Amino acid sequence: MDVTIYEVARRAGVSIATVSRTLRGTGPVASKTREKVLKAVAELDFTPSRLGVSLAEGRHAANGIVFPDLAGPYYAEVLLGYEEVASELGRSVVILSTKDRDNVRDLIRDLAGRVDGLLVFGQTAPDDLVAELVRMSVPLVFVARAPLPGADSLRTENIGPARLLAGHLREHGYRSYAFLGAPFADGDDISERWAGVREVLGEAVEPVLTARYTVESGYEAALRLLGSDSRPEAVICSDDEVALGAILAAEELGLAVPDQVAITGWDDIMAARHARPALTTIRQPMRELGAGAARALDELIAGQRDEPRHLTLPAELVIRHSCGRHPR
Amino acid sequence: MDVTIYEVARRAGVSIATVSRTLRGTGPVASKTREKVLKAVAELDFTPSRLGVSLAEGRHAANGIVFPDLAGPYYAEVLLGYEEVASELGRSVVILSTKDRDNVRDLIRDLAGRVDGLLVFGQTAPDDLVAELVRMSVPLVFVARAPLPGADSLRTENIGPARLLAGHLREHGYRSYAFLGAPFADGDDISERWAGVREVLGEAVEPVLTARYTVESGYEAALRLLGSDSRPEAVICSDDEVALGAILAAEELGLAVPDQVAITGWDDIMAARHARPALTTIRQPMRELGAGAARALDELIAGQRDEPRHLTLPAELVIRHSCGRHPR
DNA sequence: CTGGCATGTGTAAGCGCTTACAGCAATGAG
DNA sequence: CTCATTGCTGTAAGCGCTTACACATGCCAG
Repeated sequence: MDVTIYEVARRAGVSIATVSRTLRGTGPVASKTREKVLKAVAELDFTPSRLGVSLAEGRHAANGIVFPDLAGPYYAEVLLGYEEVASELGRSVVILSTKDRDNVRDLIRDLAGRVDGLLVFGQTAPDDLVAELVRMSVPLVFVARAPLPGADSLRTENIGPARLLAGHLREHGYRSYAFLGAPFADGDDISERWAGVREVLGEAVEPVLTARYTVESGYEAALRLLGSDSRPEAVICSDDEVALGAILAAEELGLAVPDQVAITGWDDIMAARHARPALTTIRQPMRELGAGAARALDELIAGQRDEPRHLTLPAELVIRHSCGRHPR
Repeated sequence: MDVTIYEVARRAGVSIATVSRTLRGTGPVASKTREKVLKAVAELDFTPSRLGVSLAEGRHAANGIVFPDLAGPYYAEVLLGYEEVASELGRSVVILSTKDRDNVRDLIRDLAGRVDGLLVFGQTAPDDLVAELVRMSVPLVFVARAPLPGADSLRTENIGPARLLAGHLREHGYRSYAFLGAPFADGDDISERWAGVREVLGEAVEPVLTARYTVESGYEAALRLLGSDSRPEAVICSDDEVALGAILAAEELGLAVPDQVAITGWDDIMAARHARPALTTIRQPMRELGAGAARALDELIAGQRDEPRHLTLPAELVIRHSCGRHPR
C-alpha cells in the first residue's frame, strides 16, 4: 500500500479533495473530472489507506472480540456469526484470544484502541478492566455472562433447558446424578445450568469439579467419579467436551453408555452428533449469538441506543442416545 | 478512547513529545518529569490511539487472515496458532471469512489496507487479486496451496501420507476403493491427496465427487455411492468431515463400518477421535501451520527476507478403527 | 571564566486521509 | 450589462501520534 491520494491527484491533475470526493461520492464532481480521477486510480491501483480514512473519520470501522480459546467449536461458531454480520455492516473483526496470556489486561486495552466496539465472552476480562472500559464508554457486548450495568449482554437460556434436561433424565428413572463441570463463577452460564439441574433433582445430584472445560479434564474427572463405588447412574456435564471426555472414561472403565451410565452434554458441538452413543445435549444458537452481538454493537456504536439491553436466546433440548433408551 | 496525548501533556505541564518519549521509552526523560507524566496518564486512563500511532509509525501492527469458513475445526485451529504467535510478536489479527461473499475482492483489498501482511488460505482469493497483492508488495503467506511466485507458502505434506494411507488399506486386503472428495483444483491439497492414493492403488480406486467439504455433502455422496451395486470396500475421504458424513450414510444403509465398508478421513479434527468407529485419518499440525505462517509473515514484514520460502510440514497417519480390524 | 558536551525538553513537520470553507466560472434573471 | 446563483474545485485545517531538529540548561575540563 504505497500510493497515496496525492499521487492520484497529481496524475489526474486535480486536488486531493476532488479525488476524495470522487471516490466517496460526496459533493459534486464534473463527469469529465471524475473520469480522469478514476483513470488515475485504476492505473495506480490506488486503495485509500484505512489508517488515513479512519483517523480522519474518527472511527475504525472494526469490531473486536475477546474469547478464551478457539479450540472448542463453540467459540468458533459464535465468532463466525459475529464476523458475518460485522462484515455486512462494513466492519472488520479483530480477534483476541486470552488463552494462557498473562498480560490480558494490556492486550484488551490495546484491542479497545483499535476498534469501535467489543464483544467480550464471559469471564475473559477482569471486572475492573470491564469497569474501566465502561467508563471510557467503549461500546461493549457481553456474551455468556450475567448482565452487567453499563453494557449490553447476550446469552442463551440456561435454567429452563437445565430443568428440562434434568426432568427428562428423571423420567428415565435414574436415582443418582453427578453434575460434572469446572468451578462456577457467580452468574456465568455453568452456574446457572447447575442451578436449574439442582432445582429439579435436589439432593440426588452431586456437583463434581473438573479442572477445565476440556475433553481431557472431563476424562480425568469422570475416570475418578465412575471408578468409585458410589458411581452415579447419570452424569450431567457442563458442556459437550467434558461429556465426550466422560464417554471416553466410561469406555475405558468398561461401562456401557447409556446402559450402565447415562451421560449428557451441553452446546451441541459437531462431535456431539458423531459420538457413539450420540450425545444428548442442549443446542445453543451459537451463530446467532455472534450475529446478535454484532448487531447490538452496531446500534451502540451508531448511538441509536444508549440504554444497555440484555437478551436471552432460547436453547433446545436435543435427545440422542447417551441419555438412555427412552422408556416409552 | 477520548483523551489524547495533548490533554496528558497539558495536565503534566510538558509537551506532547515528552509524553510520547516517556511512554515509549525513547529518548531521555528526567525522572521527575517521567513521574509527572505517568501520574497524568494514570489519572486520565490514557491509552494512545492506535490510529495515531500506526499512522505515525507507518505500520499497522496487525496481520490479516483470509479463510473460507470457520465451521470445520480445521480453520479454527490454524487461526488459533496464527493468533497466538502474532500476538506474541505484538500484532493483532484481523479476520475475513469469504464464505458466500460475492464481493470477496473488495473485502480482501480493504483488509490488505488494514494490516501489514496477510495469510491466505488456498483457493480463497482469485489469482489476479493475488497477483495484484504481490505487485503492491503486500507480504503474503499462502497456506494449503501450491507455491506461487512472489509469496511464501506453507502447507502440509499430502502425497506421502496419502501413499501411506493407501498402502495401509491395501494391507487390509481391500480390492475396490473410492476417493470421496470435492472437485480438485490444480495444486490444492485435495488433488495431491488424490494423486498419492491413485499412485498406490491404481485402477482400483475411483474418484467420486462431493459438492463441498462438509458432513452433509459427504453424507449425500456416500449414500449414493454405498447404495449402489458396485459399492467399494473402502472409502478414502478427502477430509474428516466428508468421512463423518460417509459414516452416517453407512449407518443409515445398515452397513457396518469397518466390516462391510472401511472409511478414512483426513485432518484429525476433534470429532474424528470421538466418532464410532473412531476415524482413521491423517493428522495435520494445524496449529503449527498457523504459527509458522505468522512467523514467516513477521520476517517478510520486517524485511529480513525477500526471497519467498516454501515449506511443507509433515503429517502423520493415525490408525483408529474405521479402516478395519488390523490383519496382524 | 569560557567552550564543549551531555542531558532534557520543546517545536514543528509529517503520516494519509476528510471536509468546512473559500474562490472562481458560467449561467440565468432582472 | 450587472448581480446573484449554481456548480465545481482547490486550500487548508484538522484527526492523534512520532521523531528529527533546535534550543536550553548545567556541568566539567582547560
